[in-house]
Amino acid sequence: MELSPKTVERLAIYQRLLAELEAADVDYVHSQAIADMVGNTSAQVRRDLMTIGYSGNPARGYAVRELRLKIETLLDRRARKKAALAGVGMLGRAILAYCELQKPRTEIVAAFDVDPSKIGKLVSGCLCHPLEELPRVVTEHRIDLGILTVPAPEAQRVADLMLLAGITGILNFAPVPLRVPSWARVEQVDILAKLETLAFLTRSRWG
Amino acid sequence: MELSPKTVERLAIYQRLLAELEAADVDYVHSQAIADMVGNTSAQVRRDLMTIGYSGNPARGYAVRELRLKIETLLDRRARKKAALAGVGMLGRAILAYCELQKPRTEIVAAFDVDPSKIGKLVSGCLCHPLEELPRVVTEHRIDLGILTVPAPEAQRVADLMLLAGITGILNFAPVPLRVPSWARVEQVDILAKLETLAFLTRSRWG
DNA sequence: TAGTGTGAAATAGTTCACAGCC
DNA sequence: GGCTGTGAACTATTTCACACTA
Repeated sequence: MELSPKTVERLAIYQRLLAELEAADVDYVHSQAIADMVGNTSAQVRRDLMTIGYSGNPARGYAVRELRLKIETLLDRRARKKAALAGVGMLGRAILAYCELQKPRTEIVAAFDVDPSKIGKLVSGCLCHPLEELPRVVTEHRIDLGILTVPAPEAQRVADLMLLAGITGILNFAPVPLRVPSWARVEQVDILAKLETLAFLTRSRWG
Repeated sequence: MELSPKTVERLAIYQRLLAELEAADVDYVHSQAIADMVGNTSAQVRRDLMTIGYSGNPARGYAVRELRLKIETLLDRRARKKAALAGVGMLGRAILAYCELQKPRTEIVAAFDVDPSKIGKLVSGCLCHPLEELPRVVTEHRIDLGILTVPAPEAQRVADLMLLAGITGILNFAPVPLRVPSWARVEQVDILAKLETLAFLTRSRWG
């Protein structure tokens, strides 16, 4: 069974929600309820659950615990990987703090920076290494993912370093597109472009 | 002419690129060159430029300065809006710092937080107000956009406050979907979901 | 009888392919 | 001859609609 990127993203969201419901001792839930809480249509939810091969029953809906486990197992098998973060600036630190708090399935095991004053420090439980050590650390920990929060002009260079070290997926926060070989995958998070797009598409109330 | 969200996002990216080319005294550029630098196909670039009604010429390509101005004017007319940021935590500060540095078309004019120790402080040139003042400040500055970097449990409440105050577009970094009326628009930036999706879709090199 | 499973329609977005121009 | 403009084909994703079942 092949899942589309969008479907995977939604599954991750469903799973968070289901964990909450489970904690609240809810046993069964209808697609409509999931849709409401998650903010999309019930048809979409039903289709997503269908594609992962999970069936509900018309009377009660979906079994919360069972479904949560099903999604968890599915994601765990492929998404439980290690990540390295390069660029311990404001944004990098924010992400490290956030991940320490939320403990996502994908764990950040090492941080890298060029600034000597940051090296050797613990940032949100994550040791900061000099950038030159990236290849060694990546190999040692068998790291698959890179989070790029370096300044734009450095992004391509650091990305190349990551790819050479064995990283195959990059989450890029720098506002520059990366050129990568076809076996690698880049997910772009361009906050300013998002903001400008939102601004463009939003109708003002102030005339 | 109606532009799709994706097209708008790409236009913002083209514009950044064109500004760089202009600074480097490049007069003309081919769609292929833009595509290479931006990381998509030349056909797509041509189509995007076509939809905004700009024509190149087969011999030289597109006039850099003229095209940059065209896109800038287009985005400026609808995207030059003011934004307010709620939640001056790590992520909030990172975004404020980033925007101060990059000076996007959309300016962040006020920050809000509940923590008394932050109130009254300047954070990257932006004054931090108590959350209760949001309605007043939003009206006063005629703010259209809200950036939500508060903890997940607060997100909906703060979003409601923003919408009530007159904000019509929200960039939401909290990992919860927001329920908003149909005249409002939410852009979700879920960093952890992105990371997990990337992890899922990436093939490991380490067996 | 409300809610599921799912083929089919609709919509959104991307790429192809080729005529026409410089 | 290489590059643009663009209809048409294609792919991806969402929504509709309805038979079916507990």
